[in-house]
Amino acid sequence: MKQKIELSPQCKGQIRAIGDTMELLGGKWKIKIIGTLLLNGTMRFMELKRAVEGIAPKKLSKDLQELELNELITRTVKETKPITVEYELTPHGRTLENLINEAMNWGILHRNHILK
Amino acid sequence: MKQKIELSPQCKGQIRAIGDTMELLGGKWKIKIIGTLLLNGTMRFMELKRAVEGIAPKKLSKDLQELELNELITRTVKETKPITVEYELTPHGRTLENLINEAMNWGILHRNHILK
DNA sequence: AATAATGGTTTCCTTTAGGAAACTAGTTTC
DNA sequence: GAAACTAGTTTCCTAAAGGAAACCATTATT
Repeated sequence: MKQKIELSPQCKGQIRAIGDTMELLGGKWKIKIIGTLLLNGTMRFMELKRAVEGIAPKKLSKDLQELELNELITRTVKETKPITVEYELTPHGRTLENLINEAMNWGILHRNHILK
Repeated sequence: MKQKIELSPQCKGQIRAIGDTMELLGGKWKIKIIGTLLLNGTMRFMELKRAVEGIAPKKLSKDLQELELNELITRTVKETKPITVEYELTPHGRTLENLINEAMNWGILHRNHILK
């Protein structure tokens, strides 16, 4: 008879950690927004909208709110002539740098792979 | 007047690479499936179903098909007593190791962060 | 003969994600 | 006074993701 293969608790914890990460960064846009902020530093709403190609203002607004709730970015209203709003990664948000770089590198690697 | 901030083409390419990666690994389960295969090596369908907690057989089947189409895993039918099917990462699939490890590490880091 | 394990598929349903377009409101430039 | 830029919100809609439960065919065990 086949022995039951049960994953170790440690292993299950690791898989759960992957799930936690994907819950925060899943979806089409969030990780792109963070990547853009990593590459450009502080950005305003319209700058982000232009930089993250194809995103609708509603989606950008919603994702920014969720990222702020998760303490990955900050939102700062500047009392300038026309009011402006600045978005910036928090120190915690900046800890995503390695992950984002890996996602970039693998995307390029995969592109080369499918081009044979 | 504010100067127009236009991202460099190189920068846009990097953001697009992130999008490519997320297109393949997006969703709730794919990256967990790959992480499980990384930690355990070759696995059969029911083993995966037990290891990836909560996944429905339909979803597992569908995601495995998509991962196979993208050349990240192989599916091998073994002509054993009751027929068994083995899933395994391809060499290309194994190049996701760094990314998966980063996703694990960050998930743990984030858990510690929100627990203060 | 019944039960359980293999690897799935089928059906039905709900939820979520996401997109297009229009709109708001304040400020500033033409 | 009209147009444009700021940062969004609102409404309406479609498509995709995902879950629950039942089912199927084969083989092996009790």
